[in-house]
Amino acid sequence: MIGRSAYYQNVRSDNRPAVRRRTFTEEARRAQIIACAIDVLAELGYAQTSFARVAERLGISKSVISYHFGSKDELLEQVVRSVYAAGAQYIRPRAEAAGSAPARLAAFLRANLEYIRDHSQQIAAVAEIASNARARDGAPRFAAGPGGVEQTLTPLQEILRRGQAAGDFADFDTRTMAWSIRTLVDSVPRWQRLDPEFDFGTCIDELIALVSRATGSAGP
Amino acid sequence: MIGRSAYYQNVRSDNRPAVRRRTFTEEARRAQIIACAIDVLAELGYAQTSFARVAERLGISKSVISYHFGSKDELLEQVVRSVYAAGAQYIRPRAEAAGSAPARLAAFLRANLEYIRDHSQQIAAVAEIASNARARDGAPRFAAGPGGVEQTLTPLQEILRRGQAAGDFADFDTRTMAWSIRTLVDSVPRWQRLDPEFDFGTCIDELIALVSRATGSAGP
Amino acid sequence: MIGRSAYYQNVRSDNRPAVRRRTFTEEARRAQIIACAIDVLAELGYAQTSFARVAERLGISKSVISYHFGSKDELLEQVVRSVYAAGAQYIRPRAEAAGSAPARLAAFLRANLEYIRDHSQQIAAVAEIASNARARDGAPRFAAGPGGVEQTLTPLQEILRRGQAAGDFADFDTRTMAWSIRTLVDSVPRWQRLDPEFDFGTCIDELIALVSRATGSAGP
Amino acid sequence: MIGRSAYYQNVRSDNRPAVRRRTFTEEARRAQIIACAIDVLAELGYAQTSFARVAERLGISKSVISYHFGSKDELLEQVVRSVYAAGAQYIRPRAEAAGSAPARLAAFLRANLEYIRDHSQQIAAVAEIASNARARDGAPRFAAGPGGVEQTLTPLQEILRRGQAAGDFADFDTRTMAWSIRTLVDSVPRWQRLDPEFDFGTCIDELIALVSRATGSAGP
DNA sequence: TATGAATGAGCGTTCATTCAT
DNA sequence: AATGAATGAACGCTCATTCAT
Repeated sequence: MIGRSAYYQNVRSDNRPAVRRRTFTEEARRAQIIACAIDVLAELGYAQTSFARVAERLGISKSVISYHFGSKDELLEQVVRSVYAAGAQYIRPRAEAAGSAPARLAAFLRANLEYIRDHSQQIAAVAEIASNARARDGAPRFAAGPGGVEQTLTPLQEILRRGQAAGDFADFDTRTMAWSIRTLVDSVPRWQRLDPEFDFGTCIDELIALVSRATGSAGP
Repeated sequence: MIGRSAYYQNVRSDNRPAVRRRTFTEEARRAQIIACAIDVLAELGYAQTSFARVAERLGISKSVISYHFGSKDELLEQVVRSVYAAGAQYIRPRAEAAGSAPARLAAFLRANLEYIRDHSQQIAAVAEIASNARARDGAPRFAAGPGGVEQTLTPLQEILRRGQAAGDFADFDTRTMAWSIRTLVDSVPRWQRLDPEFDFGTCIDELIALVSRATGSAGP
Repeated sequence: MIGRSAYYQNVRSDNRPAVRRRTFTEEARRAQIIACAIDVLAELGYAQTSFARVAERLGISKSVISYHFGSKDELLEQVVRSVYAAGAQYIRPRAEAAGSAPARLAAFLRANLEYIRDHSQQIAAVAEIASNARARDGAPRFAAGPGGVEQTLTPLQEILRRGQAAGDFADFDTRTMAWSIRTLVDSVPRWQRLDPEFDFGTCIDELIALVSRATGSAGP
Repeated sequence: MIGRSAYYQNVRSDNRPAVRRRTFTEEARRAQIIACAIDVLAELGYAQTSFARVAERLGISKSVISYHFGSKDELLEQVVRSVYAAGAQYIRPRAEAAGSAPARLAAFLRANLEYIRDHSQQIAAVAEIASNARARDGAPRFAAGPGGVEQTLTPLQEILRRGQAAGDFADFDTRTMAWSIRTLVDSVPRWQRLDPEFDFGTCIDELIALVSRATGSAGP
């Protein structure tokens, strides 16, 4: 990749980072390809998702994808990044609007689940990547979001710690609780897909109540 | 000349099922291959698991696997079956030893998590298969164990209903709760793999306590 | 977020058929591969004809063939089509030049046999395909040209019926006669290959005379 | 093959040929395998006929076939031989019962077509072998019966020559005529398979009449 | 006489990637 | 900015054959 795209890169002689500046059309193509890759991932799964399949759906040639994304890994990474970014943009303000820790936790859950409900394709696609993408040696990649497990768990842990300090929560291990909450939320798309009886309204209300009880929000 | 099928003399005329008896050697080979496939699945993931890779590790030719299993799907199915069977054998008696619904739920959780702790490879392998194996049209296969979602959720739901009827549990939707418990348990291997701070002892105790609070169990 | 298929912009909204235009190079490669496949089919037979063998002769990698044809069936179909097309182009005008039914039948036979004489490889290749290509369930494919039995027999039958109506032919079953004539013509390449005494000049004259007598033609 | 079956062979120390003497059960097994191979060949075609498929239908193991027939080629050869032998046994006496050449030719045709009608499976199987079996270098094997093209054509040619000498036939090239008659007869099974309108009664009568006219039996 | 076990070559097909244009 | 053409490795799978039992 270095070789041929060196011409288009910002050379390191200035002090800005060597991130390529992208034209508008290029950005549009990338977004189009990412969106289509999400479709395919959600519909057919990781193993059946290939450049050929994505290109075919878009009516373009495979090499366009290679051109815009240096490799399959890079495309997958951009899929994950774009979904996470869009999700955070929706969820964060709604969660931060609430005051007390229990309220904020509930707001976070509700926003998160609403986002999942309205973007099940994207979520399913990321789940496919998270549970499948591996480095050549077999080590997982993107398995806990683009920032790794810390970035995923730490914000939740902080809410939980704050609630415990204020006496709003029971005395549990915050990391276990944080992981559990994340897991429950992330499992919803799969549940929706597998269970014909699934109902999103019930799911949201019940999960919020469940977490509320699990954190001991109402006091003992 | 004799009629068309007159020469076929080995067709079963008795009413016993035509199940092939398996030799000792065959059974041993199959077990060996299944075990090795579990290794590869756990270590390298679904996409990198191939007949060639498994055969190479075993020092045999890959057609040996075809010979014993016939198709990749059949091998994967046997992996799932064998792990589920061994798991059920460990978990069921321990869960059924307990009396009240909350006690039985806790016992079920503990046994399940202990089994996972002691067989993380097998569990990881099944998780790889469950979240990846698809039919040609993209529909999931093995996604919730060999018997589908119901077989996984129904037994849990029954414990929960019994507990609610006895006044031992709060009033929640049993299906959501059953799915949540299953999800939490099944997520543990991934957690263990991703989180360097993970500790199994803490995890077991905390998850049992978490579920106890979430179900609104009356007793300790 | 934009709806599901909004990103697909290359879908045809006009009403022209979505037939891919083929490059000059692609057309050349396809022709080259078809020609080579004909060689291999004629020389080694259907069972020994594989992508690998064809590619090896051409000094290319076998995935080139997959690239241009997509599947083995498609390659074989193109072989059949190309041979039939070239044959019809030679035979039809020569047959239609003649007037009376007996004359037209003789002209058809002569043109057909001349074409076979000058393109024995192609004919042999098509014969290999016709007598071997099967669907997965064993049902024949391409067994009587791309259009099935009717397309092969009907034109002949019409000549025969016309001749009978004009009193130029004896009173025979036109379908049996049409099939017989086709069979005789199609058998010539095999005869040529198997019989060291075979002589094409004799064969053409004798077959025409034979058919003339068999149809009870009045004229010479 | 020499190595391991030497024990069972008649050793060359006596003056009889070194043909193995076969036990009754062995002969039965061979017949059974040949019959089943005929079924498979007729139904699925040459390319889909394998030891595995035949063995599966018989409910025996593949190696039984290898044991009784040293190789696939030998099995195919035995299929051809057995069908030809049975056919000759039916046809020859019926043909030789007739006196004059035209009568004998008609009797031969009728007997041949009747045999085909009543044993279409066997005939189809032989046709599959004849048009497909090749030596490793691509040269056809069994393409004109077990005895080659001479053994197939010569007897017919003799009838034709005798008839010409007696003034019963027109003046045609006997080899072309012999080949044509053989071809017409051999094509009947394929015709039957491909043409839904096919009727065996019509076919027999029409072919006999056709050949009668073609040979000029009735005089000019 | 028959079998189970294994082999290695070969099959058509799919894949991400490269590269000249 | 995009494409068509090609590549070579890998895939699951089938095959006739071998061999010890």
